Amino acid sequence: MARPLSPEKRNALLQSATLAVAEHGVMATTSSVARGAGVAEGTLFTYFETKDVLFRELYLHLKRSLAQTLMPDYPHDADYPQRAAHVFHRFVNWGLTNAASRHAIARLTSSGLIPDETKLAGMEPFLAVSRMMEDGVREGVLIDAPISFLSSVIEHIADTTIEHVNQHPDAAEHYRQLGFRVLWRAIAP
Amino acid sequence: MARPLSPEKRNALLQSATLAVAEHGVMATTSSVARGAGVAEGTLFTYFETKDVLFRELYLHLKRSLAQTLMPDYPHDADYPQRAAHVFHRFVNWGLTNAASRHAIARLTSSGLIPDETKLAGMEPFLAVSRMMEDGVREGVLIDAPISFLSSVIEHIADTTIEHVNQHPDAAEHYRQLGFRVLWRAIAP
Amino acid sequence: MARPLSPEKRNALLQSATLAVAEHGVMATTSSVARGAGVAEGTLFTYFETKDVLFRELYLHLKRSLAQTLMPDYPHDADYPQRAAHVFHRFVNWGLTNAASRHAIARLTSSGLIPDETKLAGMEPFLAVSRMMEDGVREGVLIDAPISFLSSVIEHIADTTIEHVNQHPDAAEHYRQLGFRVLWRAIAP
Amino acid sequence: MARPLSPEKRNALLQSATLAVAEHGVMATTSSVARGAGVAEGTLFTYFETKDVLFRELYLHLKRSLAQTLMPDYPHDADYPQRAAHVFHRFVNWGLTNAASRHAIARLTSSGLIPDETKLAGMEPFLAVSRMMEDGVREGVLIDAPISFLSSVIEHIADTTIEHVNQHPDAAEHYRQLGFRVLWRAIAP
DNA sequence: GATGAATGAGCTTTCATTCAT
DNA sequence: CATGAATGAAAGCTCATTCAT
Repeated sequence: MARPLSPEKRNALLQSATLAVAEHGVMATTSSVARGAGVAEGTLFTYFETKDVLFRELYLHLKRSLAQTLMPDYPHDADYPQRAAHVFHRFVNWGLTNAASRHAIARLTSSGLIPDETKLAGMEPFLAVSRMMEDGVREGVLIDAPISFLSSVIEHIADTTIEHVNQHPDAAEHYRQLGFRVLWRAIAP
Repeated sequence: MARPLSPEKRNALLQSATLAVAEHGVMATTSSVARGAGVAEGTLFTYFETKDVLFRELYLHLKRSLAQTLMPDYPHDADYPQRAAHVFHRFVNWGLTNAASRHAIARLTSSGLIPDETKLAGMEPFLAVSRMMEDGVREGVLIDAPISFLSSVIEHIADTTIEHVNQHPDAAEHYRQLGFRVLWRAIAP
Repeated sequence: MARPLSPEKRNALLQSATLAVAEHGVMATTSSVARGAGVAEGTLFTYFETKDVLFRELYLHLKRSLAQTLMPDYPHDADYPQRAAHVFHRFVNWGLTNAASRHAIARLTSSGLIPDETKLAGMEPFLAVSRMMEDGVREGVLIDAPISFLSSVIEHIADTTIEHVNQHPDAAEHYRQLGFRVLWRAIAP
Repeated sequence: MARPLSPEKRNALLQSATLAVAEHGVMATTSSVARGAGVAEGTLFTYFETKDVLFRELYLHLKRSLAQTLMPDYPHDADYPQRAAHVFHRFVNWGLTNAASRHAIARLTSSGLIPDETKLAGMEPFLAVSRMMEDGVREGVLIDAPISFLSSVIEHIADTTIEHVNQHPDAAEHYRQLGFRVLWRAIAP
C-alpha cells in the first residue's frame, strides 16, 4: 500500500468507525462505516486492507488519542498523589468527553478481533505513564505490584467513575473525588 | 405431553453457547452452538425463540451460576474483612475455574445485545451480596459509596486478579493476596 | 390409511385450512392449520398424508360444498332463464356467505398444487349443472359452446358480481340483476 | 458512477421472475430467479430490495407490458364493435404469445402479496382502455355498468378464450370468434 | 390415535471484498 | 484513486414431516 492520498479520508473513516463500533460493536458493517465517512464502500479498502485491519488500527488510534490526553501539563514536580490525580482526572475527562471512543475501545478490547500483539502495541503510547508508575513503585509511594496490575486497577476505577458521573451528572464532582480517593487508597501502600 | 422439553438439552445448549460466546462473542453462530450441544440446528429454536433470546438467557444463566458460587458457606459471624475475603476469593475461584463463563459474560455485557432490563434482572441473584455491602456501609466498615460503585470496583479488581493469576499461575497465591489487599484498602474507609 | 376415527377433527382441519388458505394461500403452514383446528401438529398428518394431499382434499371439499349449494330447490319445470337464474343467484349467495371458501378455492386453483386430475374430479359434483347446460345447448336456448366454456363464463361473471356486491353492499340487488342480465345475454343465442 | 445499474440485468431478472412465478407462484425462490437471470444471488437484491418488492414490480411490469400491447393501431374511427374487437383480439393474442406472463399475473394477483395500492397502480396503464369504455357507456353502445365491472367481464372472457384456444389450437379461430361474440353480447345493451 | 419435540433441508437476506468503469 | 455494482459464502430462521412417548 503506497501512502494513501488523503489523510482527511482516513480520519473520517476512523471517526465514523468509532461511532459505528461504539454503537454496534464488531457487528458494525464496513458499508455503514464508509457511509458515515462520506466515501464509497470500496474506498474503505484502499485505506484499510480488511475490516479486521480497520478495527486494529482503530484500536491503536483510540489508545493513542487517549494517551495523548493524559500527559500534557503533567506536573512533574508535584507530589505523587497530585501527579496521580492529574492522570486520573484527565482519564475521566476523556471518557466523559469521548463517550463513543470509550465505548469503542471497550468493545474492541473484548471483541476477540484485537490480537495480543496489537494490544501490546496499544500500550506503547502509555510508556510515560508506565514509567511514572515504575518510579512510584521504586520510591515506595505505590504498592509493589506489576505495572499491568496497577494500570488495570486505575483504568477500571476510572471507568467506574466515568459511568457513575454519566448516570448522575449532578454529582459529577462528588464521584470524581470518590473515584480518586478509592483509587489512591487502592494503590498507595 | 408427547416429549417434554428436555432440561438436559437446554443445558447442553447453554453450555455450548458459553464456549461459543467465550470464543467468538456475539458472532458465534447458532449452528455452531447447536452442533456443540449435539442437537439439530432447528432444535435450538424450540428452546430459544431467537439468537438474541438465547444470549439473554445465557447472560442470566451465567450470572446466576456465579451468584450461586459466591454465597455458600458465607461466614455470617466473622468480621468484615473475612466476610469480604470470602466473597472475593470465591469470585476469583469461579473466574479461574470457569474461564469460558467469565469471558462469555464479559463479551455479552459489552455486546449491546443485553438490554438494561436483562442486566437489571442479572443483578437479582446478587441480592445477598448487595445487602451485605449495604450493611457494611451502614456500619461504617465500608466507604460511603453506592452499591453499584462498590460492586463495580470489587468486580474489576477481582477480574484483574484473575487475569494475573492466569498469566502467572505460579504466583497465584501472591496475586490473590495482592488483589484482596488492594480491594480492601479501596473500599474500607 | 384406516378410516380415521374422528370426522369432527377432519372437518375442523378442513375448516381451519379454508381460513388459512383464504388468508395466506399455499403459504399457509400446516402448523397454523393444526392450531386453528385445535389439534396437534402431528395429528394433521394422520388425517392427510401430506400438505399437498390436504390442499387437494380441501379443494374437492370446497367444490363439493359449493355444488351442494347450487342444486337444492332447483326449479326443474321453470323456463330456462329462471333455471339459470336459480343457479346464478345460488352461486352468488354462496360466494357472499362463504367468502373464505371462495378465496380459498381461487387461491388453490391458481396455486399449481392442484393437478388436472383433481380439478377434473372437482367438476364431478357439478354434473347436474353440466347436464342442464348440455340440455340447454341441445335445445338451442344456450349458445353452441363447450360446457367448459359456458361454465367458465358463468363462474367468472358470478365472481365479478360477488366482488361488486362485496364492495357496494348497498347496491347488492342492483349488481345481482346486472350480473344475471349480462350473463344471460352472454350465453343465450 | 462506477458501474451504473444495468437495465439489461433488471430486465433479465424480471423475465426470469416471470417464468419462475408462472411455474411456482410466490413459492418461486429468489435464488432460482437470480440463476435464471444469470446473475449472482446477491445481485437480485441490488435491483429489488426484497422478494416482495420484486414481485410487486414484476406485477406492474407485466401489467404495463399487457397494456402496451392493447392500444397500438387502435382504430379510433371504426365502429364500436370493431374497436372492442381490436382490444379483445390483442388481449387474446397477448395471452397466447405470453403464456408465462399471463400465468404470472394471475398467480401474483391471487397471491396476497400485491397490496391494493399496487393493484391500483397496475390499472393506470389501462387508462386509454378505460376511457374508451366510459365513452361507450356514455354513448349508449355499452351497457350501463361500472368500468370495473366491464373490465372484469372482458378480462375473464378473454381469459376463457385464451384457455380454450390453448387447449384446442386447431379451433383457434373458432374460439376467438366465439369469445368475442359472447363478450359483445354480454356488454352491448 | 394423539401429541409435540426433533430434525435438517431450504429459504431470504446480509455483507466483506473485488474489480470494471 | 474513487466509485459502487457484482459476487457468493454464510447466517438466522421456518416448516413439513417423523417418531418417541
